[in-house]
Amino acid sequence: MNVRTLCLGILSLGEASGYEIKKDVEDGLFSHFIEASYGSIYPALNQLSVEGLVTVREEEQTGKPDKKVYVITESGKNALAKAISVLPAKDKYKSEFLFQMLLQNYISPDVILVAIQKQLDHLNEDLARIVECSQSETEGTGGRFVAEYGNAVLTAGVKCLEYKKAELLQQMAAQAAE
Amino acid sequence: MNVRTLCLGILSLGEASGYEIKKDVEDGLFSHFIEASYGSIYPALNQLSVEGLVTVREEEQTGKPDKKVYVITESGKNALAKAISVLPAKDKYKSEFLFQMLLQNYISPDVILVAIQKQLDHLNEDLARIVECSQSETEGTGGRFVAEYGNAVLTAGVKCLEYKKAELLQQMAAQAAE
DNA sequence: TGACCCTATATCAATTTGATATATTAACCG
DNA sequence: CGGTTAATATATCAAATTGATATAGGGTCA
Repeated sequence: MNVRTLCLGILSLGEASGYEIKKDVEDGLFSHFIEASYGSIYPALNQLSVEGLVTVREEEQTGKPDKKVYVITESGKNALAKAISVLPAKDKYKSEFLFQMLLQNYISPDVILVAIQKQLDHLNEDLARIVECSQSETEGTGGRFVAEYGNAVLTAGVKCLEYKKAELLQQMAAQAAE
Repeated sequence: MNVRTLCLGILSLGEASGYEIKKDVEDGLFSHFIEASYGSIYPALNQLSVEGLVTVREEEQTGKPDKKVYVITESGKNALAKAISVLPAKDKYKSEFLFQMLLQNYISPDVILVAIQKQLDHLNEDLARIVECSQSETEGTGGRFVAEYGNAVLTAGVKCLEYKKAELLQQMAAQAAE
């Protein structure tokens, strides 16, 4: 799936500017399972516009720069429906954190501890964002689905890491006592 | 973190060819949190070789094409230790599956069910691979860490999806009974 | 007034993907 | 025996994407 389909999907939930789409994938409901940068979003919107799958409207704002608001068209909705009716590609998960943990004999316990804590912070931030987004309750069944899935997975990660962190702290204390 | 550091990390666990590195990130201990393609691995190995961080040795094989075996050097180990002692970037997770589920009002229940089943299959395959890799028990503490973390997260995903699947089957049965 | 941050769009070099090409050997089938 | 398919192995490349940077208007706070 490319960024064009991603943009269509987000626009199917309501009109938005490129900047707002970026915000959605950064802080919104999408944030924990979607990644996209300005460098892919803006060209995608231009292309969609040329293809007639979205329309653009320039909007003046008071106190903020002008923005271009994109709206999905009927033909865009059809393209979206077609694109998401195929079996999705396998999830992609990249974790530098786990890479570090696998090679933890190359780094000091202090660094490991800081990395674990940072990972915990990330997971908890994502959890908080999911709770917040599901309270504002915009997307019905689909929104509930991804919120519950994300919650389950992130909570399991937190629980595992809390345990690992406690284990490491014990080991460090034992080492220091020697 | 780039593919060069990834290759150094894998080579720190033992010598390997480009093909074997690709296998590691596809089927091995690394598979559930690392992604890399031939198009990035081979150039990375060449560059590492030029920089003196690895050495190459061509090896003839019986019954198989020749291969180039890469070995990490001392200077390579130093570069690796330095590269993984920085705070790792946030995990990246991309899920077309969740994107589909979020927009499930655009697709039929049949398609949703197939997608959920496929996702379950993927998760169970990853789980089986982790169990298999941790039985062969090569990587000590680091290996145990990533195996347990992966196990926790994937198991939570399976549990959630099994529930969601049962829920959907019930709804479909109720709909059919009308 | 200056420093800094938020909104907003755009661009681009560098990286990475995903697909394809090439070659060797084994294995299976009719 | 010839043909197909699959695994091993390296390499390449167009297309997509990232991550950083540029540009610009406006707000805030000291």
